[in-house]
Amino acid sequence: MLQVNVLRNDPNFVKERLAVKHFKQVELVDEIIALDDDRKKTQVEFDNTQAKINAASKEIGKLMATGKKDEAEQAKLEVGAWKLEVEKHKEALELLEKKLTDSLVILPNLPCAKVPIGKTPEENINVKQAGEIPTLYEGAKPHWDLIKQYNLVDFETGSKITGSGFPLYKGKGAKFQRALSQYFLDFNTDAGYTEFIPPYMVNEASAYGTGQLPDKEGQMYHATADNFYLIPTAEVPVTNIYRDTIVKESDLPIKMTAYSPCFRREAGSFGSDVRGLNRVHQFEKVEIIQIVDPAKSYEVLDEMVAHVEKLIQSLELPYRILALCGGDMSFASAMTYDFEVYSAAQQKWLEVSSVSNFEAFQTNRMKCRYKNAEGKMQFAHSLNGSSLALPRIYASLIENNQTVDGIKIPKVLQKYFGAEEIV
RNA sequence: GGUGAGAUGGAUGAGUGGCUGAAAUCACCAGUUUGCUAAACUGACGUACGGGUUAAACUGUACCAAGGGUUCGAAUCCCUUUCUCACCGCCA
Repeated sequence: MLQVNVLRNDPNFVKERLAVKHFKQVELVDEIIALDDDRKKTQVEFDNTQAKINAASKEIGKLMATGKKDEAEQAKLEVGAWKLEVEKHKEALELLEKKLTDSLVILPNLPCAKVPIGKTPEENINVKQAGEIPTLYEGAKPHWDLIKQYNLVDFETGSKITGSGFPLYKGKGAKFQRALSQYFLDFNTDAGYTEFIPPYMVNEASAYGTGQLPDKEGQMYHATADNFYLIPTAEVPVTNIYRDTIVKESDLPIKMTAYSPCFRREAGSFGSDVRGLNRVHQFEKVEIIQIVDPAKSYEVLDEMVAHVEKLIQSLELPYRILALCGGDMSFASAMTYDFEVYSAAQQKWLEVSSVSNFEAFQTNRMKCRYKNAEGKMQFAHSLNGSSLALPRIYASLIENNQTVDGIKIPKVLQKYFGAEEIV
């Protein structure tokens, strides 16, 4: 959530930035400032009345103590009138505060200055492309056929157990999946990230903290009996470790990584890009998260991008890095780089990682603050990225490494998988 | 699921209606001093939203798990909820 002061300081700048994100209700900015003015005014009225009551109550205590009962009774009557007044102010104040946060919560994060202008994915900027796109043998198959051929994933039985989009990995297919997540976690912890195994369901406050609520209500699975949400990414539980906390400056940067299954309803997604492992409701992902000094968050964003790039390179996959344009960025992000790998048989770029700087958008919601050198309290910045999402890596690895005799396993994965190929 | 005990500032922990935004101790920070490490002493030391100021100073209100209630006045009394701990039950 944006801070009201950010809007106050330069409303036109805020509107201009919101337009980059193609946010329609720009007039909200002025409404919010007006609401905040009202709120301040009402608070002064409330505070002043309450102060009178507090002072009078103290006086009454003294009168009682010295036995001046009549005077005390007289004072009580006076206070009674003020109490009615203060009650009115309080109600008005609460109403204004609610309106204010309700509006504030609707505003997406402001894209930073480097964000490309654009509305659709086609307008994302290709920052870098590297790696060899392999030339496959005649008759090479897309991963959904390979999966059948080598008996790696059973979609039909997954559907029987739960529904479509819930894959059942088996045998070598399951082990390959495990090898990937193990390798990713080790790669991250070697780079100084602390590993966590978080809860896979979160409460409302946590979903709100990272911005899934209220924006993406319908995209999460909701266990209504307990009002828990299945996590769409480990970002949610892990970032919320620092909800309502004040961290020490010396603790920054905080670097965390976690493997988790991710659950997404993907309501409204359909079409050819949902085949096989391209888009599923339950998938595995290893996430990296950092909480950092605001002055350094863009430096850290670059560092995280470089980290993910190194990981993808180690898998020997062709990849490209995109700077997302304003219209394609997520609600909470100020700057996002997407990583896509090329899946050679289906001849498609698949998004496998998204690395974002949220600046103070999440930390403001979560009230994650730290004291800077001057002793001033301020919001830390939060960032996260996938390192990496498994299914599409899985798909591209088996497609790109297929031979007529079997699927070759990249070097770095062999010790985790325990073999050099899938036959 | 049952029973019981609890929840106070960074930590420990006192506080059962007004003198408590909160004792004390520890930690942290600043300073003094002994040759370093360390110790001793002195001082400062919660958060949020306001008012005020060039900036401070200063100042109002709220906050003792959360929400409600009683009262002129609540950390303190009452109700509800959540969480923690212990024991029992059930169970991977």
